[in-house]
Order: sequence, then structure tokens, then C-alpha cells
Amino acid sequence: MIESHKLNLGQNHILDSLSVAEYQRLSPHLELVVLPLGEIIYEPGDELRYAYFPTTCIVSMLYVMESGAPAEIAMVGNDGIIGVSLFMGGGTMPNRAVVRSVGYAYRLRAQLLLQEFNRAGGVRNGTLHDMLLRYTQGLITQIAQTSVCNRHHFLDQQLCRWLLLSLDLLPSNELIITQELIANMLGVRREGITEAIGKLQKAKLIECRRGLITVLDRPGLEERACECYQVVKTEFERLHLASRYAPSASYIPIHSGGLLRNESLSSRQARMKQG
Amino acid sequence: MIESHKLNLGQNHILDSLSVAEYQRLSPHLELVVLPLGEIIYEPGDELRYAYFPTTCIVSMLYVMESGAPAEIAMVGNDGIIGVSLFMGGGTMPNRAVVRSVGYAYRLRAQLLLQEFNRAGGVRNGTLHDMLLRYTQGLITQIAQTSVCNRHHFLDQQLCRWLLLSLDLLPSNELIITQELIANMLGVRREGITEAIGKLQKAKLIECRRGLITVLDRPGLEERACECYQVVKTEFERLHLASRYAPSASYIPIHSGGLLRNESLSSRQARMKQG
DNA sequence: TGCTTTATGTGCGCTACCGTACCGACTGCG
DNA sequence: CGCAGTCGGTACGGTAGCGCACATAAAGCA
Repeated sequence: MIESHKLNLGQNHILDSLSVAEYQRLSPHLELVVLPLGEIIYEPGDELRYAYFPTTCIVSMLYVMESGAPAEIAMVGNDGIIGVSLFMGGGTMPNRAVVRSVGYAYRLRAQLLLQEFNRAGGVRNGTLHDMLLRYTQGLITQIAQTSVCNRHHFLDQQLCRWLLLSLDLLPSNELIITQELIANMLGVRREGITEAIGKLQKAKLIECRRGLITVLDRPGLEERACECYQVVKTEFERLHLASRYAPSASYIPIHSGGLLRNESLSSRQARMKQG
Repeated sequence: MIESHKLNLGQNHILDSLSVAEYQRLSPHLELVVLPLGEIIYEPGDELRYAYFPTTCIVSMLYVMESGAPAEIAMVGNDGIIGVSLFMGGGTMPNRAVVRSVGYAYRLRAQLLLQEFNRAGGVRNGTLHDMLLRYTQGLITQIAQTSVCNRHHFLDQQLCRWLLLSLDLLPSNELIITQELIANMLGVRREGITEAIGKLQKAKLIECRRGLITVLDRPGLEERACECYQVVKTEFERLHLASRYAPSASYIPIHSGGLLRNESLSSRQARMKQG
């Protein structure tokens, strides 16, 4: 699970923003790990032993209801960190973090993160302390906007928002995920997603195969999405938190050829379906 | 607007938790102010000149959509602070903060808050820095749970949650608010609220007059509410953030006789209806 | 007092999404 | 290859909440 310390380094936005001194202190302790689809980073109430800085993976923060039905609170990729409760002081969270898209992440022992977080002398600009809090503020906006979107917008608009937010965390224009999982994330029926995807396909915005969605027309998606996507994206840019992959004005589609395709999609996803 | 520095002091949970040293540094700069219904504390993008520590008022964080329709993201009372963006580093937020229930709050110049926040030596336990971050984590849970609730639960359940959360921020069992405003907060039709309130009245859980809701049976409300209320409340208690008014196990109803009734309900509320 | 404003209650057709059921198609595995 | 398991498409009745249009009632004001 643990790979070279050098490979792929510097792909997480928070790590990229560290001062030289901080980076030198932390980098020896950063371990690059692969996070497989369905891996649970923490459960409600779990004390974290590590914080994770995703580079190519995407992790969902899910609330799992008493009924067992999950709902996505927020998604975290190479723009952020998993383990906010560590430095925010709560220690744990009442939700679950689960890997939604295979990929790499750097992990750092909780204690070391805290040590660096609390180090901060007088000046804080550009420090880890500063970046982590700014990221957390961005997270608040993402969560809040999800709430608004849940209430007010049509499912196909929500799907556009969700696709775009996911896409911004990925290096290609392909999303490896089943409709059932999307339904879980958005907290709706699987059939509803089928219908919404059908609409987007008819509009030539996306193209689908089993467990794979290819975005054909990103600007078209943005146009069709509700305001929520832009609100979140603009706020992240303002906070200097935008993902390394997030395109701003112009957009040139990339074809990865599915480099990080999941080996065993089905078996892994079984774990994610329920509590 | 500015009242005695001593009157009513020590009713905000964050201020109450400060160390003696911190309290001594800050208290000379805390101004007790009345926040009237409908007062806008900040608009999206506004740089804050003051942070506010509510004691008896309730402030809503609203997102105002492009259509002009508002939706409540979170509510803040004597358990928290208005002005999270100050210490989180973003400076501004993409939402609006508006007073939903008249009352008092302590205000503190932004610069002084930041100064104290950044002071923190090695030990942080029990400091303002610590409390503010822990509160912010609680806020995240509240926002996230609102999102889940929006998606999954019936309107009358959501109303129960909302009533209970509001009640926990108030010293009596009376809520001074119109159905129209509740509808705005929950992001639904006014008629929907009328219907939901009707159900709760039939169940003898509440009693209503124009612009006034009296809670008759709190345990009944809790039973009828969805899990979301308990999740938020439990998390706030775990983080030592519970409002001074929030009852835990046992509950004895209080009759204030409507001490802080709004003088001109209607005119004020006109401002809140739209963008 | 009577008039105006504002809050609340009610009815009715509409629709986005739900719950359920079922079927075909793709994929991975022996 | 053929089978089993999973994924995706479709259909259909049900319903929570919407949009609209009024009616009623309570509070404020002159």
C-alpha cells in the first residue's frame, strides 16, 4: 500500500502551498498510499490516526442515516484534506469518509499534523495553519451549497453540479462510477439518476458505458447546472483552494484512456451500498 | 444601540468558556448591542468590522438564490459567533447573516478578535482559538445535517427539528415568528408550513397565534422530529458547545410572558422576505 | 370606530420524484 | 464458452410538495 515518497509528490493543493520550511519539516513524514474504491477512511466517532491529502483519489464525506441510506455531505480531492476534525478540535465527526474514486493520497500521522498546525508563530500567512482553516471555510461553502441545491434544484441540474465538482478533482474527463453510487451520493433513487443521465446524453453533454461516464461538453454541463456549482467554484478560487485540475476559463478536454481504471469495480462497490 | 457593558454579561457560551486572562483582555472591548429583527449583519462578500456573540438573539445564515428565494444554512444563537470568516481566513462569505429573533449580542472589533485568536502560545486548550474552531466544527455538522434533512425528511419533521433548534437558543418556550418567515428559512412554500403547523397543533405539540408559536410538549416534538435534531444536539454537547438554554434530559417549560416581543413585527419582516 | 395591512387557512390541479416490479444487457469468472 | 452477478433501462401507480387563487381573521392605524 505504501509507495515511494517521491512519486507523484506535489499534487495536493494544500501541500503545494506550504512554505519551504514547513515542507521540509513535513515531507519526510508524508507517505504516498493508494486508496482503493470503497475504502473507509473513518466511521462516525472514529479517532483518526492519519490525515490524508488526496492527489488523484476522491473521498466522499457521507452521512449514513438511521435507515441505512447514505447521503453525500461533501467531496474531497486534491484540493483538500481528510481529517478536519483533527485540527478543528472535535477529534471525531458524526459522518463517514469513504473513497469514491481510486487514487493516491499522502498520509501524515495525526500527531505530526497537529504539531505543525499548532506551531505557528506570529505570522500565519501561507502556513499550514492558514491553509487548513481556509480550506475548512471552503468546505463549509460546499456543504451549504449542497443543502441549498438539495432543496431547490432539479435532479438533472444537481447531477450536472455533481459531475462538474467531481471532474474538477480528476485529471481526465472520465468518471468511473456506477449510477447506483451516484444515486447514493445525491440521496435519490437509482432510477432517477438513469433518467437524468438519459437527458444529459440526449443533449450530447455526456456519454456513458457501464460504470463509466465521459464528459463530452463541459461548457454545456456548466450551462445546464444550477448556480450552485459556480458558487462553490468561485469561492474556492477566491480562497486560493481550487483543485489543480479545475479548469478556469478555457477548457481543453483530455483523454486519459482510463489510466486508473478500477480493477474490481463491482466487488468493491458492494461495500458502499449500505451502512 | 449600545448598552451597559455589564448588563446581561456572560450569556454567550463562547465568552463564558474563556480563561480568566483572556476574559480580562477582551471584556473591556465587548459592547452589548440590541439586534433588531431583520437587521442584516453582513451580505455576501462583506468584510466584517465586528464579530458578534449573541446572547438572546438568533441570527440566520441565509443563502439567497439568484431567483431571490432565501434558504437557511444555519442558525446562530448564544452558542456561537457571527463572523467565522474572520478567523477562518476567508474574510467574507457567500451568504447573508440576518437577525431572525430580536435580542442582545456582544460585539467585538474584528481586529481585536483576530489578535486574540492569533495570540495562542503553546497550550491552546480552553482558549478562544480552541473554542472558535470547535464551534466551527459544530457549525459544519449543523449545516451538513440540514442538507440531509432537506433531502430525506418530511416537512413536518423538518419543522420539528427547526423549532427545537430555535427553542434551544431561547430562554422561553415561545417563538416570535410568522409562518411566512419559517417558510423562507426552510426554503418551502408558506402554505406548506401552514399545513405542517396544523398537524403539530392537532397533536397538541404547539399552540399558535399570529406571529407567535408556543411549544406545549417538547418531548413530543423531539419524538416527532427526525434524527437530525438529535445528531446536531448530541454533537454540540460532545463539543461542549450546547446553548445555555438547551435542556438536556429533563425539561421544565418556562413562561416568559413574551418579554422580548418585537415592537413592529410586520414592518421589519418586510425586509426579510426577499433579496 | 372603521379602514387598511398583513397573517393565516383552504381548495385544486400539477409535477418531480418515489417505490416497486421487471427485463435486457454487459461483465467477469470458472 | 456459458453462467451468474451486476448494472442499466422502462413502466406505472402513488404522493409530498408546488403554484395559484381566494377567503377569513387578526393586528395596526387614523
